[in-house]
Amino acid sequence: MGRNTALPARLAGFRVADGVTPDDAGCGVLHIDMDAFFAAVELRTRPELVHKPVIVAGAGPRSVVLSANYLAREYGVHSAMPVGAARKLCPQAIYLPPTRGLYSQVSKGVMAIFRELTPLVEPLSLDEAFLDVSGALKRLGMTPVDVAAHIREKVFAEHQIKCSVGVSAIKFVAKLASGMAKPDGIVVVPPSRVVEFLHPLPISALWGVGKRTEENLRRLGLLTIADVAATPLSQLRRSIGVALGEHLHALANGRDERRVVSDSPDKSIGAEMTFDVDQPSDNPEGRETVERELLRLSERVAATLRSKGTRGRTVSIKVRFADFTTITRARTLASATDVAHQIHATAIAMFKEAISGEAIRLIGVRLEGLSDAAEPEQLSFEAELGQTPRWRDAEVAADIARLKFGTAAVRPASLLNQPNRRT
DNA sequence: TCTGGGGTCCTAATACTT
DNA sequence: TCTGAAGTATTAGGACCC
Repeated sequence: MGRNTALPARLAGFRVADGVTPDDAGCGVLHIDMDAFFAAVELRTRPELVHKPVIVAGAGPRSVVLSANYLAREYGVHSAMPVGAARKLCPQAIYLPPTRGLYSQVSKGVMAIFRELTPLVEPLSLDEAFLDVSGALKRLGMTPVDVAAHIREKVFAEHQIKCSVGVSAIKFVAKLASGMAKPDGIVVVPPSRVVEFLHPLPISALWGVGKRTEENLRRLGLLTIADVAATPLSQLRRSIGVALGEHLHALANGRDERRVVSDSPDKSIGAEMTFDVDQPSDNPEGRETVERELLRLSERVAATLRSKGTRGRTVSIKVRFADFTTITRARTLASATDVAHQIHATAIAMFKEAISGEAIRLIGVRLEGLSDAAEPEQLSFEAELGQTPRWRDAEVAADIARLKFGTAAVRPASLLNQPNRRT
């Protein structure tokens, strides 16, 4: 569901088509991206909707589009667009609620196909991944384009999902190429033609250039990747910062040293939710609603930590107010935790210190500074008294009950009268 | 148009340690 | 004992990605 920059006519020669296979020598990096992934998964069980615009989106008044099939995109609908705006553009579309567990399940199956070909698979999200196939070509007896074609066939045969593939020597270019291959295609950019491919593209095609950076670069008179490549590094460093300046200058000149890395550990785990209606924090009911949500989020984060066998030492909360300004507060504990009770207590304390009566739109909880739960832990004062382990035992028992009887089976008393949101 | 939820990374200020 | 410098950790905010 990445940025979908259409393939300009001048680049038609990069596309794999009937009778045309661009030179793929030296192209060891593949970027594979499922086409309209969530919508495509939903359509597998609803073939009658295949020729209609289909949009996957939450049902809440503040939901955004998660995925739209290509028929819906013709009306200007795209992911992350508010549902209200999508309904104005395409009222006749079929709107489907997301089936989250199903997408991870299909994603696992697709990633397994990739791993049959090479161990160097780096998933970026549920629907896309980088593969380094350079070491596997000899063993497989295939060229990079053969591998791309094989993957597309197998993913479609086993999961009825179409995907697009970018083939190049470096990650950034493979990623751009897969965007241009969409829908349902392969684009190959050989090392000798990287500059020719990149330079006419707009600066927004660079990885790391969003709305703000685009504005900054435009102010310098830079409109294309060629412009960025020709700008002295010192000037870029000065105007957009050292790290970003160096990063963009390298990419614009076709340099991307980042390797494909499998199994990179999580750096943080969190959960957040936007209220359907802003919650006033200057009255007890509003504050109670927010604090109950903090408990629910703490439970979710702790359960995720435990299921992944990890713990976090820094608890952070995020509060977005009605005017969309956002603050974060963080507190580092004496030792890492995966206990909801402890996360919640820390989050509540920070929340009470941070707010002074504003209406609240969103609340979030996140754990950072993750470490393996199997690592020996320094005992905190509370743990030494035997309190945290007792809470942990209770929460682990609840995990087991939920696994057996469903997510609604076990909930904290303070959440009992609440509708069963994604706990 | 009115902006979700899951993340990563960078920068700058400040606090702490040596 | 005090002070300053340098290095490291923590905190907050923001931009960006899908």
